[in-house]
Amino acid sequence: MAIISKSSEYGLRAALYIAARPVGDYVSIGEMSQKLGISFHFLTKILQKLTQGGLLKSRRGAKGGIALAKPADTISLLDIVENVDGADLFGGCILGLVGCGVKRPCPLHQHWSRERTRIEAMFRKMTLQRLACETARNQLRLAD
Amino acid sequence: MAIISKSSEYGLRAALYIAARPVGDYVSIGEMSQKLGISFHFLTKILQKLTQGGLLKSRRGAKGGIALAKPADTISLLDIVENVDGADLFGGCILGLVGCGVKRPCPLHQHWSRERTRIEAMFRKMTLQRLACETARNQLRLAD
DNA sequence: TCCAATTAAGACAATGATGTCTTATATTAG
DNA sequence: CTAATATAAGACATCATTGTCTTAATTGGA
Repeated sequence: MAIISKSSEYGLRAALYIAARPVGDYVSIGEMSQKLGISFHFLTKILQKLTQGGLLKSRRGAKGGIALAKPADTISLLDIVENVDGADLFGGCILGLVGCGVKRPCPLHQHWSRERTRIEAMFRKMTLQRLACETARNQLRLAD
Repeated sequence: MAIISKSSEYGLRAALYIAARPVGDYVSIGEMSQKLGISFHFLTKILQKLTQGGLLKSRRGAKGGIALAKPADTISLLDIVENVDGADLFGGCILGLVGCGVKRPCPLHQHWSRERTRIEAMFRKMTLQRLACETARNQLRLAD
C-alpha cells in the first residue's frame, strides 16, 4: 500500500519539475512526460486537475505548456495531494470505521491521530519553493 | 487514499476481536463477520492468510474457529499488517521512485523517512494485548 | 492564411483490490 | 454412522485506479 496515489506522485513530481524552471516558464507536458517517464495522456489529466484547482495554469498551442499559477513558496505539497486525491489526506479512521473521532474513537484513534497530524504538518510546510531549492542544491532526482 | 488496505483493516479488527476474548478461545468467523460487519467469505480469506503466516491458528468443524497462535503481547499490529499487505509497510519511496534511498534519494526521502520510521515504530510497539486492554478499559468499538 | 505544436476532453482498456459464491474437507455431538 | 457446524480453497463478479487512444480546440509563427 503506497502512502499516496500514483496520480499524486505524478502530480508532485511534475510540479517540482516546473518549480525548478525559471519563474513564469511554461513547460510542455510532452517534455515532462519524457523526462519523468510518465504516460503523456495520464499526466495531462492530472495536470488538468491541478490547473482547474488553481495551483497551475496552462496555455494551449505553440509555446504553450504548464506553469505555476502562484509563487512557488505559496504552494505546498499538501495543496497538491489534496487537490489530486481529494481533501483530508489521511483523514479517515485507520481501521475504516465511519464516525471515528474523539467522541466515538476506535482503539487506534488517539495513537494514529498523533502521527497523522505530524505527517499533515510536514506536507503543509513543504513548499515547492523549498523542495525545488533543496533538489537543485543537492542534485536530487525526480525520475528513476 | 487510506493508509492501509481494507484487508489489513479487517485483519486488525478481527485480531483485536479475538484478543478481547478469553485466552485460547476459538472464535468462529461467522460470529466475527456478523459483529464486525465484514463479508464472511472475504474475512475468511484474510484470516487464512494470517493463519498461514503463523499469527493465528484455526480449527475446523463444530466448535471450530480462529484463535491467536501466540500470546497477545507477542503479536504487534505491524506483524498483522505486514502479513496481510506484504512486508515493508510504507517501505517504498513516497514519490514512487525505484531505488530511492540514502544513496540516491528523491527530494522527499529524508523528510518522509523520518515520519515513516515513527509510524512503523508505533505499529511495532502496539501489541494485541495492549490494544485489547485499552479497548476494554475505555469501552472502545471495533465496528461502525 | 495555413501549418505545426500544444492542451482539453472524454471514450475505452487493463489491472488490482474488493466482494460473492460454490464445493470440498474436517470436527464434534448424538 | 450420520448430521450439523466450521474452515479451506478457488472460481467468479464488481469496482476504482491506472493507463491508452482519438478527436477537438487553441495558439504562435512562417
